[in-house]
Amino acid sequence: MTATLRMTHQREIILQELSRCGTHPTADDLYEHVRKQLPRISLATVYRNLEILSEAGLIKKLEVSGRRKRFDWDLAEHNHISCMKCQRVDNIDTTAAQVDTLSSGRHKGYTLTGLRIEFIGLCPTCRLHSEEHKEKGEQTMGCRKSTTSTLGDQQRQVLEALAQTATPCGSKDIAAATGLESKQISCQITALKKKGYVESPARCRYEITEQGKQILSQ
Amino acid sequence: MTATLRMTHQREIILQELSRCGTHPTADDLYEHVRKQLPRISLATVYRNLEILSEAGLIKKLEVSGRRKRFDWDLAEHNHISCMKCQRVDNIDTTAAQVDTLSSGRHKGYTLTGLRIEFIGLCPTCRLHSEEHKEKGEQTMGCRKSTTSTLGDQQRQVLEALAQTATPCGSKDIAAATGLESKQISCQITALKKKGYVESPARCRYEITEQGKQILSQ
DNA sequence: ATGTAATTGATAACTATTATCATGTCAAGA
DNA sequence: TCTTGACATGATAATAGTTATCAATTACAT
Repeated sequence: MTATLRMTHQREIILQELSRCGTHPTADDLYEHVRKQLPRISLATVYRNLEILSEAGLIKKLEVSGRRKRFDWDLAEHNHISCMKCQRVDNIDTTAAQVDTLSSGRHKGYTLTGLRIEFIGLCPTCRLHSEEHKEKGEQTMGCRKSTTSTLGDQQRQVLEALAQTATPCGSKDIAAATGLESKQISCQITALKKKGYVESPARCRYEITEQGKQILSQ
Repeated sequence: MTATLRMTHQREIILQELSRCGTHPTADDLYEHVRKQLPRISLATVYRNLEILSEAGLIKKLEVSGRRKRFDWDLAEHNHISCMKCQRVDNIDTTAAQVDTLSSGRHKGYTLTGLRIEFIGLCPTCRLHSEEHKEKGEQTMGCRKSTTSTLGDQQRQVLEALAQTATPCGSKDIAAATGLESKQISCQITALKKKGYVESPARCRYEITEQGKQILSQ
């Protein structure tokens, strides 16, 4: 395991593409899009980074059925609905109450740590074009949603630590304050900067922005 | 596509092993067990038959997360709970009411055709041996359950047709009576014989047993 | 500005599954 | 009971999706 996560150009573009498309792309989907900006990027780099970034809590790895893994920029807890035909995956809102009804209590001696709900159906597009497009209908990654993404747990922790201190601080200070592994700090900070919640008045010094304070108070 | 499904020795043993183990084995799990009775069987045969048998409705293919497909002898509608650590899969009971709450209404314009609920947790064994077995804990297919399996749709149809006629009849008659593709009849009959719901008084002649009448009236 | 651990691109390796094909076998009808 | 041809099998190659390897490059704390 590494001690520090770096925000490389490749990583930045991958995050950017994932945030731009409102969908739940596979590694390969993203590769095709990232390639337009970084023609020399390797598919392995995309796979590697999606794995690393999801472990670091910057993005989410989806556990939906099907052979290919999918990734999600939206860190908020939510379930999914997928199309039988084109495999496209969309978000659904299941209220906490509904989920609680199902997950309350222990089952078969298991200690419950999660619940995965996946609706299966035919998406509007596939229903219409029901005859024509045979199996070819793999989703095109359009920009359907201007994602207002939620903070990940670690991002929130970092932001809270920055809110506490008056003076701009370095990543070591943040590591100490949050108790987080220093490995992920700098990467989280870069992500927070991109979102506009953090700024850097001097090299390696960071402070929270007004926008950052606002999102914390929500 | 084939016109008739045959009940080969390999298919019989695969079904037998799947019915004996109360678990939800992968193709490879089953291969290892079937091999004890048929040392010359090919892994491809196991994969092929699991696919064919699930298409014919004799068994069920599970769509749980994780990379490997799993199969189920129990044809009744039910959901699953899987262990984060050893990937083992068990059944859970979710009442129709609970599921209805979740699945009622349309979502995002999708036409709903299914709902998949998967609980994630740590199974009792993994919780206990939490430190020792590292990743090696892939389930051993024990005989934990004496499965009283439910009839598949097609099996029920065949059985109902047999219940209607007084005299033992051949598979063509059954095909005509049920309107099912003749392809699956003989295979379904063999399965029903194994379950004790059908018997054959003469070659290629079949009739329903007392037990068979009983299960129909449930 | 610098040293070094983290990351990259290229590619081999890997896991799970499906396809191919020559050979063998099941089962409906005679 | 025998025949016959469609169906199934075993061995193995091929495929899809992902992960591992490694020499060369690069981001970043100091």
